Amino acid sequence: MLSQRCKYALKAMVDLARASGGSRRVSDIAEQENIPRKFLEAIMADLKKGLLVASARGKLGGYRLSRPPDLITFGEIIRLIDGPLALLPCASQNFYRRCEDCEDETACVLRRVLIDARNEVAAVLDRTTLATALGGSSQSQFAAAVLTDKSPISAG
Amino acid sequence: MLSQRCKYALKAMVDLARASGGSRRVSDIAEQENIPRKFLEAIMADLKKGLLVASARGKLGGYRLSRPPDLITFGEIIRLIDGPLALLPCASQNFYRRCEDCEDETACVLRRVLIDARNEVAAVLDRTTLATALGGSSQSQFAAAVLTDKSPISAG
DNA sequence: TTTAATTCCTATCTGGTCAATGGGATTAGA
DNA sequence: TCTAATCCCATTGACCAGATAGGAATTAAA
Repeated sequence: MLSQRCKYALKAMVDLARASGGSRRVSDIAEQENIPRKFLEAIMADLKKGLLVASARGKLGGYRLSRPPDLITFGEIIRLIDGPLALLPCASQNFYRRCEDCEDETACVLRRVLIDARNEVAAVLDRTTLATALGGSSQSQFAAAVLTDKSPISAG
Repeated sequence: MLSQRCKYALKAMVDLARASGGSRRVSDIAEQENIPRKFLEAIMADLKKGLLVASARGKLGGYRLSRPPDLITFGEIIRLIDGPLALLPCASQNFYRRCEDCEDETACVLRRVLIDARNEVAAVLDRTTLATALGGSSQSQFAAAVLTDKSPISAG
């Protein structure tokens, strides 16, 4: 299950995507999406550190996506906030960690199953961008190129 | 991510499946799978309450699967110990719960994506039984019938 | 009948993490 | 200078996961 933090992050990112490049204040997002303002502040900071959003300070400040919505996937956001998609670290691509209790990982039956599972989730979440989720069938040419290609972005 | 508890449960169930119907002592499973014995005791109690295993007390006691290995899926075990497969309760079939902060669930973009994701994981985990995981292509006739059918067992 | 080995039951501890809040420093536009 | 925003730091409270302890109940073999 995702943490509350991560759910809020996803909602905020979708909210920003709807603003189509424009800037939004934390308090506006918080109100619209029913998220505690102070909590959302902290979450936006994480998203910024992860380079998924950019910010402007002072009056008229706010947050905006740092990339077009068709270049930001759900998988990316979830990994930034909550970490691995896989059900066990030993089945993860991006957050791999060996199981202490497992003698021979390559022979582990459980691991094989969980790798299958993680590949299926990753396929969905790395394919789905903020843009596609919003129903926009408008995929930028750049995005199309990237996602068809075997670039590291599509790797789970 | 799965809890440690759930990982241990899965390993124990695979261990029991290898015993092909035979009984195993907690201490033996614990040693073989590198699981703290007392902790495993508690986990086996959960599995028993969930009717996935049966037990015999006293000397020569132990645990065994309560059904043939090709009638026990990974999804079933995970749901019993950790709960929902879905990333959010509102995207779950078996543990559905509404999001407090969501005004109109049917219009929620996020939910739609997460339902897709959960369906993919569920497909893998509800299809994979202890038997298939162990590489046994031997599926009992009963199992084949059940899994082909639209019985509640295959429902996510 | 004793003994040994097992499951079973209840209670407890400890550390860590999540969710959220508070208070103020910094920045920038009007 | 005033206002309104992001930013930074610290902390709180609640909760739960992981694990352990000690012993009661049960059963079969010796």
